[in-house]
Amino acid sequence: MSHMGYGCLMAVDRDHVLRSAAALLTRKSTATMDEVARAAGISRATLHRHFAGRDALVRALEALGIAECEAALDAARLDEGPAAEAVRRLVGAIEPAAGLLAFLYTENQLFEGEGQNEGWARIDERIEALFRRGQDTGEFRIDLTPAWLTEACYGLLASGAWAVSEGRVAARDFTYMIVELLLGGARRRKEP
Amino acid sequence: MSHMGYGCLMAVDRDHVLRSAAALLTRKSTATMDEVARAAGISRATLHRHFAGRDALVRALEALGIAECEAALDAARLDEGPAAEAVRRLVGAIEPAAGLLAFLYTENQLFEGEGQNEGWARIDERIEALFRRGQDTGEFRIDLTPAWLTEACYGLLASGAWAVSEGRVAARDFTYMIVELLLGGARRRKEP
DNA sequence: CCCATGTGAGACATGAATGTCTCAGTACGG
DNA sequence: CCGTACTGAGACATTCATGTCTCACATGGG
Repeated sequence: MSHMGYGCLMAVDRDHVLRSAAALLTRKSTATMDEVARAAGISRATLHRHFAGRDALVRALEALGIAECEAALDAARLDEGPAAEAVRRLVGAIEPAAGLLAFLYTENQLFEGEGQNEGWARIDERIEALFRRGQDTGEFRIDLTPAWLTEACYGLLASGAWAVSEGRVAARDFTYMIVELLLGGARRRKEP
Repeated sequence: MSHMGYGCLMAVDRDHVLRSAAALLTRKSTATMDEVARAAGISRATLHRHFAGRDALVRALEALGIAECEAALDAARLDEGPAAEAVRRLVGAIEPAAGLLAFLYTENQLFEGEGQNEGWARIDERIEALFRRGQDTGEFRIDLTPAWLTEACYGLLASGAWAVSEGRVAARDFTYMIVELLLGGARRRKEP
């Protein structure tokens, strides 16, 4: 395919490899580079040509997760309409990336050391702002901090992805169950 | 200390090592056997005298986690009083073990293969029964399955432990925040 | 005092995953 | 048809955690 290299096909293949790796590592976070390569249908050598090493692969996965999160945040238009509806849109938009998020969430070695990607901070801030907005408009209760609601959102996303992959809950109920639990806990209630 | 061996001191030391390992692995799940040993204040050789290998250590941790969970389940008296109060007692009782639970929850290699410990099934069943009871008495909504509520409970416990260890939420709020979110989502509400 | 037990320190071999390299086969464009 | 570019297969060295071993030291009881 000569010299069309970096603009077109390489990018496509790289993205395919990345998504295969995400799908595999979601299920088996200790998978070998060889397993990752086979899952993507390529050889270990080619995998190393795309990603210098396992570390680079995980970093690329992190970048992908951040990009998908931010795309979901944009698509959910968090500033519009009631905060509860925005939360619903957000979870729905982020659902396809939940497995990848769950993997990254448990890959705590990403966060040791000061070199942690600032993308997470940006995402945290946007989600926290959403919950804060809901509190300001009186939709959400104020005794649960935005930071905790954000953290719980990640946790429920991860639990949901794991539960679906184990067959404990139906995939079609994913968004509904997470949103109902999250909003049920966040919303103000007229009577206890 | 001659031949008092297995009944007394060995057990105490073993338990101390186990708890040190739990505390360390909660923060860094990839810690080396050497790091685990140093965290417990013993040498790697002595650690290997207690636990044949890393696998045996993780299995022992799993057994400890199961034992603590079941102790918490017993202490919470899930059959007594309103289901919501039972959930509150359960989360409070399980809080000290939340870090260990979070580690075991993400150690998904425990669940690959058919040799998974049946203790988890027993615990799942008891928690699910609690949520089912709440649904039967009309306290909890029925559109969220007991299996999902149980899964979400684990996820929130893990998220809470992680958030506390990161300083994102205060340790004293741990139980409150988890219970309010879980119950807020589980409870039936008179008006949407 | 002497012996037994447990311990720490360290050497050593092993196995697995990783990273690097070469080489042959293939596909595509010129 | 030829040459370039990419790929897969495999060999190879390296690194690291692990598991096993020996030996010296300390403690505590007989």
